[in-house]
This record gives sequence, C-alpha cells and structure tokens, in this order.
Amino acid sequence: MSETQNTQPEVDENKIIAERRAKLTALREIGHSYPNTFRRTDSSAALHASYNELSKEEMENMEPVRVKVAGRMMLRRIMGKASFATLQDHEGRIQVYVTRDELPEGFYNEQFKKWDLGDIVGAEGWLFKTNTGELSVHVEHIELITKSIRPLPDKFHGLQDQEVKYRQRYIDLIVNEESRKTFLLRSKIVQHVRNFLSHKGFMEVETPMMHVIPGGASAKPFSTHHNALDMPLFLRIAPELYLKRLVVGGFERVFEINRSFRNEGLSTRHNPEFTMVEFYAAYTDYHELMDYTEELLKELAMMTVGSTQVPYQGQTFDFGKPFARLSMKDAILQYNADITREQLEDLQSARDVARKLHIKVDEASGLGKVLTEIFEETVEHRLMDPTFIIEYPAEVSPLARRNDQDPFITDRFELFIGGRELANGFNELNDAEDQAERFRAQVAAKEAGDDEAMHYDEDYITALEHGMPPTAGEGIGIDRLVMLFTDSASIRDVLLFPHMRPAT
RNA sequence: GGGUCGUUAGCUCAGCCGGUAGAGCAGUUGACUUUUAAUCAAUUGGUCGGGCGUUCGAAUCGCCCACGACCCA
Repeated sequence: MSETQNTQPEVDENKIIAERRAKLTALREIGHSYPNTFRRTDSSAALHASYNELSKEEMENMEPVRVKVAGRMMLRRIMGKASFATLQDHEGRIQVYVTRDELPEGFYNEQFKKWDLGDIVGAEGWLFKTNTGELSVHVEHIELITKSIRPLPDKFHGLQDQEVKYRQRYIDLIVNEESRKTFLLRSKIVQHVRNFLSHKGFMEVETPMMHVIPGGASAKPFSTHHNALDMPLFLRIAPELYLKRLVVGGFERVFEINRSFRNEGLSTRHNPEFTMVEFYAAYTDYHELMDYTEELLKELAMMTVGSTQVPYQGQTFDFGKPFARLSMKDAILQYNADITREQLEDLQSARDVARKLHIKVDEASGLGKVLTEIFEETVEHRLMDPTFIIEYPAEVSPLARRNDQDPFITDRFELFIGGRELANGFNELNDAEDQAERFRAQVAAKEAGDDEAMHYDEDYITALEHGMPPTAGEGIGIDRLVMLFTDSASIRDVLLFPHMRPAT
C-alpha cells in the first residue's frame, strides 16, 4: 500500500498516468533505465525513398534488407499472436510487424503488449511488403527505448486545442503533421534567405540585442537592468544602427537574421519578439534592393509553394509578374477616386481629406505624416499582389536619405503583400549633420508625447561622422514571410513558442 | 481597451425549454499470425475552467474572474 503511494507522488494524476507509472516501475524492476544504447541505421523516409517502388514479389525475391529503425509508437494493431505498430521518426513513419513466436519466450505477451502508444521503440529486422503493399519491417528484435507516461491526444483527430498547441508545442509536433510541415518550411525559408544573401556577397554578423539606447525603429522597447554596471538596458527594437556602424567599419555587405523585441500589443500579426532579416549594402541603392527582394520572394514562392501563384487564406497572390512599384501619392490617388493630387499638396487640404475619411491626425503632424496616415488607412490593406510603395515622406523616415530632386521625400520603399507590410528598405542617411537634425526632431516629438519616437544616439552620429559610404539597407519580417508561404492565419502558428499569458 | 464566441473524461466532441452527465478514441480484460483510424465483446474513467448568485434543484439561467479564438481600436 505505502509502496504504491510512493510511486504515485502526484495526487492530481489521472488513472492512465498512474497505470503507465506502474508499468514503468515494473520495467525498472527488470532493469529498464532509459537506455541510450540502441543505434538506428535507417530513417523512415530513406527506407520509403529506396523501396516504395518495389513490389511485394520483388522484395521477396531479393536478398533480405536488414534495418534498424526507431521512433515513437503512434499506432498499434494487435491481432492475437502478431501485431503491427507504426513508428514515427523525425521525417515520417514506418510500420513494423511483430510476431510472438519470433521473439524470446514470453516477450510478446509480457513486454510488447504492455507498451503504450507514445512509447519510443527501437526495432531490428528485415524489410518486406504487406499484402496491401505497405513497406514494413519484419521484426526479429524490438525494445522499449523510452517509456512515456503521459497519453497522446486522439490518434485520429490529433490535437485541436489552440491553447495546448501553443503552450505544449511538442505535443502538437508529435501528432499534427501540418504543424511539423510549417516549422520545417520555416527553417528552409530562413536557410534560403541566408544562402541568398551569402551568394550576393553579404556577410552574416551578430550585433547586440541589449542596447543602451534603443534605436533603428519607432517602437516601445522592453527595458531591463544590468546589475554589475547598475544601468538600464533595452532589448533591441531593431539591429539597424549597429549594422550601419559595421558598414562604416568597412564591412560593406552585412546581414543579420535574428530577434527584435517590441513592447506592444499581441495580435495575430504581432508577437513581442519577432524575427527580421536586415541587410545593408554599400554602393547600392534602394532600386537594387527592390530587385533583390523581388528575386528572393519569387524564389521562395517556387521553393515553398512550387508556383508563382501563392494561396493565402482563400486568396491568391501573383508573384509571377513584375512587382508593381508605385509612389505613395500615386497609390493614394489610385485607390481614392475622389481625392485629387492638389489636395495632397499642402498640409491644410490634406488634413481636410483625412478628416473627411475619419482619420485621427495629431496636431503636431506635418504633411508627410498626414499623407502616410491617409495611405495606411485607405490603401495598405488593399495591396494584395506584391507591391512596392516608394517615395515615403522624410517626416516618417528619420533614418532614410532624402531624394535628390525632392527633399520632401526619401529614397525609400515598403513592400506589401496581402495587405500587410513585409519589407522596408531605403537609401541610408549618411550625412551625419542631417541625421543629427532628424534625431533632434525625434527627441522633440518624444517630448511632445510621441513615446514611439526615437532617441538621440550620439555614438551613432559619431560613427556617421567618420564617413559611411552610400548604402542601401532593408529589413524583411521573417515571421510574416513564413505566414504567407505556409498559409498561416496567425503569427502564433509560425512561432514554435508564441508568447502566451501564464496559464492558470 | 471594446465586442462576439469558446472552456464538459487523457484526446476529439454531444448534452434542447433547468431535473446532479454521454459517444468515439486512448486505457483495462478477453478473442484474433498481413493490419491500415484494424475488428469484435465487456469494462474503468468526470470538482462540467474558477467564484458568487437565482432556484426545491444549475453543465444548462444571471453576474464577476481566468485563459484561448476571432473581429474592432
């Protein structure tokens, strides 16, 4: 009695877990100790690739192929003195066939039949095809490698509960093929972006994630504290300013793929930490970056979807044709038949337009900010096929170089697909005095109440004063890219461990 | 921050106008030596998300809270 209680310390455990614990206790008594001695030689995918094409007869007539496979037991069909079990490894499943009379005396009934779905098993034997043509391993030796004491979700319906999928992603990965595919694809997408940039001569670097002055974007940072130095630190909101310091230092083509952090709301499109690739190239301009971006996205479409027609949530986006390139002003006019070019020429009439559209415009906003708000409100969500919007106002582009012909705008673009911003790039501002002035304007905006405005980064100005070659830079949101190419509705579906409120 | 919906067995889900809970899978027991979500028979398993209230009586009605999903700002 007391012994039984000792093996069941968890009061709240259910009967299934208690039974599995008891089985584990019995296993320990005959020496099971979570062994790490089984060495598999074959993966399920490799076996299917090599032998799926052969017929049952062909396999019977050839030299027996001896294999050692291992995986989690997902299904099992016991038919008296013989059984089939389905083992799942990292890239697929393989069926094993087990008979009582080919195993040591008593093993089949006393061991094998007492194992549970979810246990991790190693099996050795020879390959054959069943009557229905499924490649299987005829087992001569089988062993329990890892006992699982918690039951898996329904073998057919899998795991449906969103909350559990996010909080216990490992269960989702075990039972939901779709989820596994999404994260495999995510990995491939990141790998492809990395290869693409490497082939273009970019060097991958790692810059600080903890910043003394958060910069490179307009966003609220997370703050933390360094104990030994007794000073505040901020999790970075973008790597931008550090990457450009490297360009000053002579690394003319750099990129970084990693996390940034923004202390803002959570939604289906926002996670507090998210992944961006940022890349900077000296002696290029933003037109070249748009070309790179278009080339990269077309490759990704072919790689992930296998087509230039990318389906997303019931719509289809066309990556086949050249991506549209449209100025912000032209975009506003194109999507608002009742607005004239003249109305967008001065602050007062633009404000009137915004008011008519029920867009709240801050008192301190200049013409550039008002135009951007009108664009965001009336155009952005309607840009379905890949579209570059260019000619962003300098007022909303504090780090971008002004256009030579029109100082009101910058040499900047953003890329929109499916109504969402995916990339942002521009010719970098390398005039240290202009940059200092823009920082001062940002500080003024911050003092006027804009808590997303940037800080004055003196160290960055000093870097620019040493001379940064003309440079174009870009950031692409990796999470949104993965959402697009995996047809995922929520950013949480493309993050292995999305941020969740603590469970209660 | 606001609105809508959801939370019932380990998992997937039923449960109407209020009468203290059901199915399938998983588990347990038995039958079965080529199955395919194996099948067949029997069977165990519930603080109905939490709290308060209405009521003779609440999974069900009301209010509050937690978490999640979707929409909006």
